[in-house]
Order: sequence, then C-alpha cells, then structure tokens
Amino acid sequence: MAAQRGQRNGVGDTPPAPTAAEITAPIPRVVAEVPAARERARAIPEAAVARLAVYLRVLSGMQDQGSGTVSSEELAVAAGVNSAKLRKDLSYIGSYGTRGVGYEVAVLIEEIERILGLTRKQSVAVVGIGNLGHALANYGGFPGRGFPVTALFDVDPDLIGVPVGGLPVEHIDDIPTICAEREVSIGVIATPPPAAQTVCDRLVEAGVQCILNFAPVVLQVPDHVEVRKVDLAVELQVLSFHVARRADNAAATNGVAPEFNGKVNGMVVT
Amino acid sequence: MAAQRGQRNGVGDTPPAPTAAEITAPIPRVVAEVPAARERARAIPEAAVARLAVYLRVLSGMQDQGSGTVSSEELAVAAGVNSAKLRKDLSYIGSYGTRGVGYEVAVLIEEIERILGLTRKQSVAVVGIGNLGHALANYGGFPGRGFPVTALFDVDPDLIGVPVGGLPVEHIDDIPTICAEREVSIGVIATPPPAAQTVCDRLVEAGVQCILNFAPVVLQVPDHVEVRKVDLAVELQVLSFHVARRADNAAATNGVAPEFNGKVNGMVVT
DNA sequence: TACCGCTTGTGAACGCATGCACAAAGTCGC
DNA sequence: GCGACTTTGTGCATGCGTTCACAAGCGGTA
Repeated sequence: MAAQRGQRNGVGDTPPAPTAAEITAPIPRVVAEVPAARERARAIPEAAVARLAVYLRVLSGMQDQGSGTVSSEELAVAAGVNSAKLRKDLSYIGSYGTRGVGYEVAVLIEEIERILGLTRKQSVAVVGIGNLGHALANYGGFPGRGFPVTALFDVDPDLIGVPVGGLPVEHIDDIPTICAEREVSIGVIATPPPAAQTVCDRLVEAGVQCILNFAPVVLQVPDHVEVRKVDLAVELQVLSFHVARRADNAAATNGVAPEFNGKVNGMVVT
Repeated sequence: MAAQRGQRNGVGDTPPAPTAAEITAPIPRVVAEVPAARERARAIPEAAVARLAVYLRVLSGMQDQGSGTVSSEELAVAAGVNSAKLRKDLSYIGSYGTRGVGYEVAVLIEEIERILGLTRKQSVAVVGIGNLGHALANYGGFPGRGFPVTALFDVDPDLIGVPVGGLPVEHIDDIPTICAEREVSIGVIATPPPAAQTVCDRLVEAGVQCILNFAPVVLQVPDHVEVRKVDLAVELQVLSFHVARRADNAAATNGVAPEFNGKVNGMVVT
C-alpha cells in the first residue's frame, strides 16, 4: 500500500522479476479470446485485489441490511473510492452488472469470493503467541467468512499445550509436520525479529505458500512463496513524516512559500 | 486510499493518489527553485517514505554492529530493494553520500530521522484496549527510537484505571481533553468496527492530525487529517488470492494454457 | 600531480494505475 | 413498441513510480 506494497517489493526482486510482463509483451494478443477464469485472474492488478477485499466487506454489510442491488456510485462511496475505479476493478473479474440498474449484491459477493479464493477455506497458522499472537488467534471469526486458524506455535515451554482461542499451542519444531498435516496454506509470523527468519524457513519447508509477516525483518524466501509485510514501526514513522511535513508547511505559509495554503484549513499554527 | 475516498493501506501495496494532487495539478511549476528542506519534503513520494523507515531500521542495526560506512548496494540488499531505487530514495532527502566510498551510517540515520520527524518525539494514544490494544500498548519501546505511548482509552468500566504497560486506561469520553492536554499527535484505533468512527471523531476533535486505523472501517475525516489503515482481513484475503491464482496457474500448465510456466518452480502440482 | 577505479546521483524511458468521458446496453414510462 | 433516462464497461490520456544506464565526482596510487 500505501504505501509500500507489502514486502512484495522487498524479497525476490533483486533479480528483476520477469513474472509476466515480459511474457505478455512480445505476444501481441493471441490467447485473449480464451478468457478462462484462471487466465483473467492473473491480470488483476495487486492494488485492485486489495480493494476487492474491501468491496467484499462493504457488500456483506449491505446484504445484512437487506440490499438487493447496488450502483457503482453507492458502493464506491461506501468503500471510499472513485466510482470509475470501482467499475474498472469489478471489470477485472467479469461483467456482472446490469446497465441502468447496478449490481446484484449477492452475485457480486459470490464472484469476489471466488476470485479471492475464499470458496475453499484457507487454513492459517500463527507463529509467536505473544500479545500480538493472542490477538490474531482470537481474531478467529473474521468479518464475513473466516480464515480458520488451525495451528498455533511458540517456543516458550510454559505456553506449549495451553489453549489459546480454543486451540493448543505447539512447539515451533513441529511446524513442518503439523503444517503439512493440516494443509496450512497461510502462515502468520508474529515472533520477535531474531526468530522470524528461522520460523519462516520452517513454514516454507512445510509447504506454506504465503506468509504474513509482522516481524520488522526482511524475510528471505524462495520465489514461489508470497510474503506480505505489516510493519507497525513503519506505519507510525510514515505518519510522523506527515506530522512533520504539515508543521513545516504551516511554518512556510507564514510568509515564505504561498503555494500550499489551499489545504491548510483551520489549524492553529503559531 | 485517502481521506473520504478511502484510507492509505499501510501495507503495501497500494500507493494511492495523495490529497495534494488537486493542488499541484492546477499550479504548473513555479516555486521549484527554492528547495528548502520543507519544500523538498513535500516532494518525497509516499512509497519512498515507507522505504526510508525500513532503511532507518537496517542502518540502526548496522550502526550497532559498528559499521561506519555503507554502499548503496549493501544497504539495498539488506533492505531487500533494488540499489537504484535506494539511491533515488536517498536523493529525495539530499546528497549525503561520497562517490567512490558510500554513505556514512551515522549521517544517514540522522538525516532520515530528521525527514521522518523523529527528532521531536511524537506522542501516541491507543484507543481500544482489547487483545490488539494490549499488544500495541506494550510495543512501547520500538526498535530504535520510540514513539512514546502517552494515553490509553477504552469504554469497558472494568478496564478504566487499570495500568497496561505502566499507563492507566482512561475513558474514551476523556479523549478530547486528555489528548489535547498531552499533545497527542498520532491516534491509534484498535476498537471494534462500530466504535471506530465515533472514536475517530473525538480524536480529530482533540486536534490529532494522524490516525492509524486497525478497525475494518472506512473512516470519514476532514481533509487535514491523515489516515493509514492496517486491515488484517484484507491482508489475508490478498494472500488467499495468491494461493488461488497459484493453484489455477499450476492447473493451467498441466495441458491447457502453456504461457505461464516460467515461474512455477518445483511445487508438486497433482 | 595525474590517472584509475569505484560509487553516487540523476536524466530519461518504461510500465502501471488512476481518472475522465463516452458509447453501449439495459430499464422504465407512456 | 418506442423514446428517454440511467448506469455499466472501457478506450484513452495523464501522472506517478520504478528501472536503466551513464556522467560526474571522489579517494587511492604511482
């Protein structure tokens, strides 16, 4: 995001990733007439995928409220985006709207869930049962359909066997066997920084394909593993930057550079 | 994803249009020749700011290890980015390198801290002392210099007055007075979704300029308030999408569409 | 002092994402 | 059945961010 794209920009990129751009580029437009779902899925921009998840949540809320159909404008406002962008995002997954009317909420929910792979439930393992790990383990029932957390791991002997959110904590040495056994597809790392890489390696070893990393560490993973990063320190520092910028701009508008005054509404400066 | 049209997704991915686009658009390029620090700060791309925070952490680690200087290549590898990108990012904040040698670690740390506004410590308030709130409150000493958490809020009467991480929990009705009094500049929302907007309004009322939102809700804020969003459900769903895509591609390479086989390395498919 | 090798800093090209504006397509009213 | 209105879906242009490639600049060396 915002920001920075997860760790997507951080890991396997040193060798410039020829993922698909260089492949689709030389090929003019040959295979375009076979829009199998799998083919189209590949073409969805990462940013759009993240927004689809937001639309899905908003739509679920609307369905609970009994809405049958929704226009792109309504949905866009509720999701906090431009309506043109929303329509383009939806067009990536197909044409499920009716011109002059809008979209059927139920249909849209179903299609987005299908594209996001939520139809088959993804098994999640959380590693590192500290404060954050507890929070994640108890997050269990997500808004709407959930990602079942099927395994918890830690090193602390006092924690092993203790049930957290109804699931006993296992030792991280058992990650490979347990994750393989329970077919975990997503691993969440909430350990202290020094342990993160080791834990990551074990998850990969167990066949986990995607990792959500809360540890402030740049993980090294094979190309076929996807990593997304959530870094609280970075988030705060970006906000801090904005505070500082704002203060500087405010100071600047007091006599020096008059170019940024259109948006400085109301705050007491001096 | 910004203000009323959506929040910036902290993670990654999403480098959306800043609110300033509307300002820079009509004004061609007049004041560019006065590159005062405040002016230049405005020109740093959001994505670059997030990376600067990462560089800062890596540099701190290097300093602890006793490194005096570092080349862009070294730092880039450690931070998991392209070296050209790293140099461009650093060029946004000035020219502090020595050609043929590299960058002085201490100087770089100091400059990045200055740009990120870390020289004056930012006071942080956490609202919603559930599992996640606990985790955040105890995060206290961040890696490197910290953001002092100076206030905690909740509605639960059983929590009010209880010290968490050495700080007593206050009632959310007191947000305006306490935040103003302690000069809180960053508010963190870790409440259940229904409470998020109300809490947000009170924080804004108290003069908080930046908000980090963990609640899965699109917040409505005035233009002068900056919001960043961390959405666990979205993160998981994006990963889920990748799992699904991977499975589809793997299936596709088994005889149907031969165009995406370059990157499917090694995973057992059948 | 003059040369050589190394690393920075940046101009320019490229690609992706956003936003605009409009044609296509459907519904509703008469 | 037909026309007017509404809303989708998308081609196109614009701007941002990333990457490449190279000149400029600095330290070391003879």
